[in-house]
Amino acid sequence: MPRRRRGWAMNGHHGEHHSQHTPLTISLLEPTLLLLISQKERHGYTLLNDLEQMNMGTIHPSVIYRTLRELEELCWIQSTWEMDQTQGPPRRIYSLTPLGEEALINWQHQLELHQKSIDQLLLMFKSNHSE
Amino acid sequence: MPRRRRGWAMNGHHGEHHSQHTPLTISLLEPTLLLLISQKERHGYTLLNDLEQMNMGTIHPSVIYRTLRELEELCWIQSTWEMDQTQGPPRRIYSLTPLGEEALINWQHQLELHQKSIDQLLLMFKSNHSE
DNA sequence: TTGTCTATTGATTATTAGAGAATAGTCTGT
DNA sequence: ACAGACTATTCTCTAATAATCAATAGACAA
Repeated sequence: MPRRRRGWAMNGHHGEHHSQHTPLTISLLEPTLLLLISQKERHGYTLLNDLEQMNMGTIHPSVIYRTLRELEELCWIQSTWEMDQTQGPPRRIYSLTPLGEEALINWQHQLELHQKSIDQLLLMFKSNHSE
Repeated sequence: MPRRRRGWAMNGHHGEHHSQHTPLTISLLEPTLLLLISQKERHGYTLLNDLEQMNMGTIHPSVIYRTLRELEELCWIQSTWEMDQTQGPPRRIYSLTPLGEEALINWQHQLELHQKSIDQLLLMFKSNHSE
């Protein structure tokens, strides 16, 4: 999982088949976490897998845990320790707060706008090709 | 133009009508610049306006100029000084290199993938609402 | 008790974004 | 010729974020 820097869009054109992630993916991390948590309470460790099973490659655990803590500082999610014997140490269970639900709605709007921007860009690409 | 920090998606829900930009917008800056330059040679100062006239709010000039220099370091674009009497100091005219054209094609693929991710997220939003 | 898997945290570094000021050429009006 | 406005680019500094790596720790099996 190397650090991506400016120009990353040019790497990975010799058979990078195993899941990668890009700055674009990272930009969707926050809303994706909120969305997953809004569906049902989750803890960080399962979110690692959940994210991988969606499109978004392998994101470093510390990035995910940090983001979760930051979302909690914003009071968008809240956590409790689950001591139920699972198969490991106690885990922090996150759930969405009312404020988080609001935030999620704003995210939806932002993503719709972003989607339009990308559509527009991709159209420009096509008209470029047809010249 | 304040610095956006974690949680920015929650700001601006009391009538922010004048063009803003978000980290999402910034993530499209690089490919947009390449695309605009691929259409025709341009210099930084016009790109400021071009970007504004597309969807992407007001981005601080220093961000755009820096990005252009970095793209030039990558040899994706190249520049010459245009001394033609315009109405100001000489300006740096950027054009796309062959490497830049390759990069642009990779960007197109990345954006298509990104678009799918967002579509998927927005679908999840909708099925959340209908529950 | 050693090792493996589950689970989270913290320290440190690298990279990027943004504010703001500095520099400079051109043009218009006085 | 000088001031002020507009065009055009660069540079420095700070704030914020991403990534790596190491540390901690419980549960369980050999």
